[in-house]
Amino acid sequence: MWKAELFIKLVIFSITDNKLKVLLKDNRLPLGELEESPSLDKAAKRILEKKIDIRLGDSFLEQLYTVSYPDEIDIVYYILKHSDSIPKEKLKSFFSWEKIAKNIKDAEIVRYAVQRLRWKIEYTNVVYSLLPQEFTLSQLQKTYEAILGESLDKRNFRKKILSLKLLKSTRHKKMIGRARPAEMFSFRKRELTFVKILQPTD
Amino acid sequence: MWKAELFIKLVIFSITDNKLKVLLKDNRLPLGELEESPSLDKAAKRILEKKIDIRLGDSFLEQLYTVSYPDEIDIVYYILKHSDSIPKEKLKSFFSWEKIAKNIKDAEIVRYAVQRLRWKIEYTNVVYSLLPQEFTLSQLQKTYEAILGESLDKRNFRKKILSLKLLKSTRHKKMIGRARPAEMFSFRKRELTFVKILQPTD
DNA sequence: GCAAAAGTGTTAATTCTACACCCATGG
DNA sequence: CCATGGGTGTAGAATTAACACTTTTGC
Repeated sequence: MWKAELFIKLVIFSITDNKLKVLLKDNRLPLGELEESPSLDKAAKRILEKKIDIRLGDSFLEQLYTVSYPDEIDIVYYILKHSDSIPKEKLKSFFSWEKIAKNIKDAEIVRYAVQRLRWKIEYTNVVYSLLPQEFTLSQLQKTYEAILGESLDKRNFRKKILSLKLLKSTRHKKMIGRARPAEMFSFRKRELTFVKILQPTD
Repeated sequence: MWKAELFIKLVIFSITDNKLKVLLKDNRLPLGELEESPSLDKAAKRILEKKIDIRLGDSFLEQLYTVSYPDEIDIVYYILKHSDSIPKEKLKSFFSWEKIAKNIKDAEIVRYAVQRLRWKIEYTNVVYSLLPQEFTLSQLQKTYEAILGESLDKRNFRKKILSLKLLKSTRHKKMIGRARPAEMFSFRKRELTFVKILQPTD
């Protein structure tokens, strides 16, 4: 029986400057050896924390798929990480996904990860993991825009997102410069929640 | 570095008696050793054909995800197979997924595969691989119903499916018993095609 | 002529889209 | 008082959902 070398490969997403970015090391997605481990999820977490030195915290982590090379098999995970929870120094290694998706070897993986992420934000609350505990609707909208790569109508976005009942107001206000203060919201649950297609009529 | 034994595990779907069924061997999903191989997709095809003795043909095959056990790693694929292309003898090993999803060890995998399939039929033409070349709209509807596990309105279903422009009439008629003959259709493409959200206005 | 499955339209409800102005604040 | 970003409503279009009767055929 053939035994390949097994690695966990990570697509670590974060948003800075309103751009969806991915962590690269030497122009490749970071990689870690798979050691004997109770589960692949735990192995991915371990590599993120031990090897890349980023805490998982309440970030979202999910398996993407597995890809084979001549003598190597990579189980790919993607991770969503709020940029405030990443050390400044590390943030320099994050690159706008659109640029890298043309150049690097792992381009196909990155493109697929973005596709998966785009689907996922449509029917879950998964963006919570790219945002701080509290945020304004504008921040949330910019997050969606960065992921989808298109701009959204402010009024329609607010109507839609509020109708999903995933958010609750924190009654706090955020001042940005000298503008009107914005109401702040938080996710009711900071864990993966699927959007109800049929709203419970309350 | 730890090297696990690598297997390909298959969730082979087919529809008989208007039920979505899955192939089991000894109450488990069939398994094959991963040999050195140009790609995982090819390895899955090889195992399907050599080990389980079912031709892939133009059936749909896609990687689902990878799951680890203490000394074994299984890369799971799912396959959609039209029952006419399966030998009668083999069909006896197919079991209604709803029943097995409670009993067998691989239940979680089967449930996830069904979920993936349900999503996939909503926005692609992937059901082509569960149907013969030509079929009636009723057959198509029953296929959807078997997968979704709910019944659909005949008129709405026909309107919707025809508006997607995935089908073309073959101008043939199918007689079933002594009822009115039904018009037969085929898929324009028997390969994965995503549904256009924005219809080209023609 | 009747059993069996095919085929067909309309209406109301809902959701989606496009679109522009006033508000609260700090400087 | 003005620059900045926050906040809000409506009308038309498109989509979805609910619903029942007529047609064609073989026997």
